[in-house]
Amino acid sequence: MGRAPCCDKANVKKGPWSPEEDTKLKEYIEKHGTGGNWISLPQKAGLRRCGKSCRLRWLNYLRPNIKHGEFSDEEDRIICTLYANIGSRWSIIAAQLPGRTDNDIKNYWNTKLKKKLMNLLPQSHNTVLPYLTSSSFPSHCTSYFNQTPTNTSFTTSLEQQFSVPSSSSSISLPFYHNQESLLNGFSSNTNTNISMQYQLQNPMMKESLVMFGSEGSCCSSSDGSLGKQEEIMGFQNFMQINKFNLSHGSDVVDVNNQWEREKVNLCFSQNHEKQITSTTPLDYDLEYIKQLISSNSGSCNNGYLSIDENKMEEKTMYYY
DNA sequence: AATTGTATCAACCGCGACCTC
DNA sequence: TGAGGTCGCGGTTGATACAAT
Repeated sequence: MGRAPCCDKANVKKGPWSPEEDTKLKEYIEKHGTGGNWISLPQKAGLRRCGKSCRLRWLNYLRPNIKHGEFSDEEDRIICTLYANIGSRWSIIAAQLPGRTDNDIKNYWNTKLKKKLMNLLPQSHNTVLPYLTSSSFPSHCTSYFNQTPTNTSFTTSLEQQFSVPSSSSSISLPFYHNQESLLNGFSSNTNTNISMQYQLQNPMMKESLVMFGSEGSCCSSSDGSLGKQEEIMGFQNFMQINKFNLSHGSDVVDVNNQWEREKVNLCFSQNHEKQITSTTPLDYDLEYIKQLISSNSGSCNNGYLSIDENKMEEKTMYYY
């Protein structure tokens, strides 16, 4: 037995919204709010639409303060940072970008940003494990993600980082999965450098060394495309290799593999008081992101409302 | 000018989680 | 406690625009 439909499909209009429908929905919500019930809203508003469709239209297009158009370099940076940490939790990422919707960010990532980054990866990174050696990565690659934001554009900066080939350099890859260093507060000072050899012996890391992206995939899924998890892990590995960092004031917190991080139950109690007073999205520490995840997967009136005042305002607008 | 390929993004769908009774 | 209703999320699809041939 299948799931009961959320609405009478036969009596519901689908496809693009007309300006008249937009006006009806906008006027109704501005006047009455959603009443906490999207399912009954279309009927009350005189719309032949599914409640979910109304909700989506409102959240992604009609609500106030929605930002459309080009993403800034800073937004790119935030998206990349958070994607490396938490994967495709678009709603959480959107919570860090006032005016942007999860749908917007998801589309932007899938259609542009991912490709942008793919093109900037060193060719040697776009290979499967046996071809990935420490000498594949120019040493200057490691410095990019340690940069603080400058006037240089995000991608231009990446291009500069990757544009000069270096055949002889080698890098020592910090192994952030080291539990001791994690439990000691996860500061950059406690990173333990563990050889690439170690990583290759670690099944988890072997997985993560699968290239990030689609070309040259090792056919992890039946259709030859790269699996989602592998893509995220590959990206995390890419970010890790390049020491992509979250800054937290003067502290620098290294990005770590989320899945591993969750296993070791990090403790960041000393940073808790910093959370709400942060002024820039990248000021959140990893524990904070964890909290976002847990609160986000919890109640609908979730924790991320407290993150960003703009978002809170928006949420308040939804429900009045 | 017509056709084909590619990129973009709004919208849909299904699922898991939560809430209420 | 569990069944039904609803919400919100993330993946995917499809229409349209634009570019290339």
